[in-house]
Amino acid sequence: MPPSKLKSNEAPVPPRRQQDADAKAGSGVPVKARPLTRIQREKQDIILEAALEVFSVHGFRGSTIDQIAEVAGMSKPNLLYYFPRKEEIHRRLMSELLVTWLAPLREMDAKGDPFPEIRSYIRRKLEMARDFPRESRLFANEMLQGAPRIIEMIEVDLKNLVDEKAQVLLGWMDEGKLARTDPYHLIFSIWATTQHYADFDVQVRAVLGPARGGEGRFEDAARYLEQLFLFGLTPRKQPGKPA
Amino acid sequence: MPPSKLKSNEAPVPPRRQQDADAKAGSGVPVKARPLTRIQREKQDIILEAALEVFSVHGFRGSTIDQIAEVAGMSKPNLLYYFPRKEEIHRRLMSELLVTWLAPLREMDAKGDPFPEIRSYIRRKLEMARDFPRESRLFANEMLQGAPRIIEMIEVDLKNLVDEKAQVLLGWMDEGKLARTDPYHLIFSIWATTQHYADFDVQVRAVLGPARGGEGRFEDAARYLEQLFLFGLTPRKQPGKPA
DNA sequence: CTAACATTTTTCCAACTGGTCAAAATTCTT
DNA sequence: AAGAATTTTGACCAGTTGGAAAAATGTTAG
Repeated sequence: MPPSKLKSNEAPVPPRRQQDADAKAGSGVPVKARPLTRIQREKQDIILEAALEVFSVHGFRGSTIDQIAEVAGMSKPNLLYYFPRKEEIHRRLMSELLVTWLAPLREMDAKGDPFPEIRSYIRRKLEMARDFPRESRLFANEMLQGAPRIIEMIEVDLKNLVDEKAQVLLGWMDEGKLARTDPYHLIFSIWATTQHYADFDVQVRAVLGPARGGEGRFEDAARYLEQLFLFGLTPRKQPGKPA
Repeated sequence: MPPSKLKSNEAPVPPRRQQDADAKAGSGVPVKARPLTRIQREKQDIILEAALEVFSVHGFRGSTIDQIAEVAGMSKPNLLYYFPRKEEIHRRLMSELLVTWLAPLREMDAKGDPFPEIRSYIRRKLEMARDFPRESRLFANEMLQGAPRIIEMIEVDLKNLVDEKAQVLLGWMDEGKLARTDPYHLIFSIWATTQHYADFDVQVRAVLGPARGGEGRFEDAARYLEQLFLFGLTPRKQPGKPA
């Protein structure tokens, strides 16, 4: 008996459509894409917010429409009126996420100096971990599962951006302004260290305890990471300690 | 309508027991804990292996007994004969995991010198990410969910170990052998950077592409992390480049 | 060999799941 | 205010899921 790979039973081909929701092909009708009512916009936002709450904790398979509907404060059929299927909600969430998620890296400017640029990149990522932990976990959840629903975005958009920024880093290294090292792993290490504070929040809090695990932990983290990325752990002369 | 916190519907109080599996209280019977047959040991191992495969990808809620049974090559009722409920399998997996998971940190020796010790700690963690990625993801999955099933272990065993090792690091700092910095965040950064290669493996591969995303990526990571933790990103004189 | 025990299979079930549908209620437009 | 369009509800369904019970089939010590 061969181990047999996990079957990916998730999407048995959607059979019908609910009503409109997106363009219908085949007819000469000029695709009357109605502009979304106020209620539609509001409710969709409420649903996406609720879905973020649920998906970010339990992942796609582990979350149910009922759970999302309950958090959103509406009935399941009502929710399904706005998003005809579960996948749709998740897809929307993920594509919106990726844009905001990569924004900090986009801002890293080749024309700036490496240390201010890297330093503020780290700060921005850390702020995102602090202010949008659910988004971070949603992303992490998807990664853990092998990114089945966003793999192309990763392979195209994200890869291109990283390639571009790796070139920027290499440029700085050529100018002697930055230690010569692997730019890709450099970026990975910034992602890892900052997102850790969102994704492993429970662990961080548990280890730091109530005294140091409060909001101050992000400031401590920022200070520590700044030092790590600047000088590493090698001890240096204390500038303000002549004695 | 209050947002209403996610209900934790996971364990409606187990009603009955299957047959033995653990001690029965109340009777004067001397708790005949049978010593586990050969088949029992073998099958349990097969099940745990299969469960690791499944849980590490989909998390607890997202995984089904059927999936695990299929991977394990047995029927669901048969599987339930060995582990009377899903939670049991997960619990076993987690408690075994935590021991091996913390082993590398345990080995960090106060009597050694900081750089060799930290360096080999990083190496060991990186090897674990390479050789036991499923375990890493299982752990990450549990963390993302708020560690509901292992929070006490985190708050006690893990915290104690980290506290102890933080003292070791502080000692080294006092001796001037290690840059003075936050020992807790130092440990976090090692966890984050190393586990990243297991938990975000898809992303790492996608970004590095087929050329650099092969097995060599772990060696590249090791080299990069070594430099990062030793010297950071500040450029230094090239030792072997006098020109 | 066979009774006692261990293992496996078959059948079954109630709750949960993603999703449909028609009717009722509400909101918007004129 | 009325008609049209939108939104919400309630009833329902087929497939899945965790698990129980019991019968059928091995295995093994005496």
